[in-house]
Amino acid sequence: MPARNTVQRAIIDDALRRLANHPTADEVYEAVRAEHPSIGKATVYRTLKRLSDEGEIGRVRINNGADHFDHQSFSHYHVRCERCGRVDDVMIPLLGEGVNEAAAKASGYRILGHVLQFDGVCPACQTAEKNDEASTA
Amino acid sequence: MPARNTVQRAIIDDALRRLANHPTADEVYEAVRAEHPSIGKATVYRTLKRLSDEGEIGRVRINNGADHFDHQSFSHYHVRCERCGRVDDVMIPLLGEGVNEAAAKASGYRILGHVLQFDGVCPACQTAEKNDEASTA
DNA sequence: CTTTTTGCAAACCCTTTGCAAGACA
DNA sequence: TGTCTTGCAAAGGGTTTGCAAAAAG
Repeated sequence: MPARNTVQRAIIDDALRRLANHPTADEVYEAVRAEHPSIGKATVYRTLKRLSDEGEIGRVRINNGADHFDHQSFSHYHVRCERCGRVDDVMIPLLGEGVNEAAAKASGYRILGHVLQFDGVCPACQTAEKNDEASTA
Repeated sequence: MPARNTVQRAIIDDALRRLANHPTADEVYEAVRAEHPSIGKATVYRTLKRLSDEGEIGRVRINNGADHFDHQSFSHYHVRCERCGRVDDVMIPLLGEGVNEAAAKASGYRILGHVLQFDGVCPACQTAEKNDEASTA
């Protein structure tokens, strides 16, 4: 079952790589649709799912709200802005197997992996907050 | 706007504390409904939301699937079983402010917190897997 | 008496799925 | 040809919301 090289797959993969930062499936869909109006939303969702299942791209699952996709497939952490919802990379060293082993010992589970995700306020929204305060005060 | 002490609130809070391990809102609803059939599902969802917003209880947001609630409100980590979906505590030392500061430096965000969550296979499902293998082989 | 909370149903968001038609290998 | 993929629309899971009635303070 090797994946077929369909036109749509190439377009979607391409759009993801062209889009700046961790778009949602819907954002990819909108971008794709701008140039290829006939592509369906389900195709975008399915293709992004396949690409991430194959390890071609990354999927950042967001607590509340839509998943974001990452054209970089290697393992790294992410932050999400509480104000605007944008997602960015956090390039800090990975925690490594040590935490997984500690978690296994503490829980009795066989640990397969972990997710570390940060919540915060992005630079742009920090600026916006300052302006809000200034105009409110 | 202090929360009002409604009968329902007490019942729901109580049900959560009585239920063994990190139930979902729906599981709380089913438990509550068994004894108080007139309580609506929306009330359970709203009340759990209020309780967790107030810090009375914890909310474990699960990537894919329903959130789980935790009668313990202090900060700690969780594992989720990939096979059966159950959620358990992982009592290992918290990562502390160090990672948050590193993430802030690496991303430019003001970091408000992080979520560390493990994926694995719970003890019961490990046993089940062994039985599967034995009967398949 | 004022304001929050309830119960119900409908709405909501994001994602997946059934199906027939079309594209790939 | 045989099978995977597409496009559409509809369904799905989980949670929230609008509303009038009931309850709390």
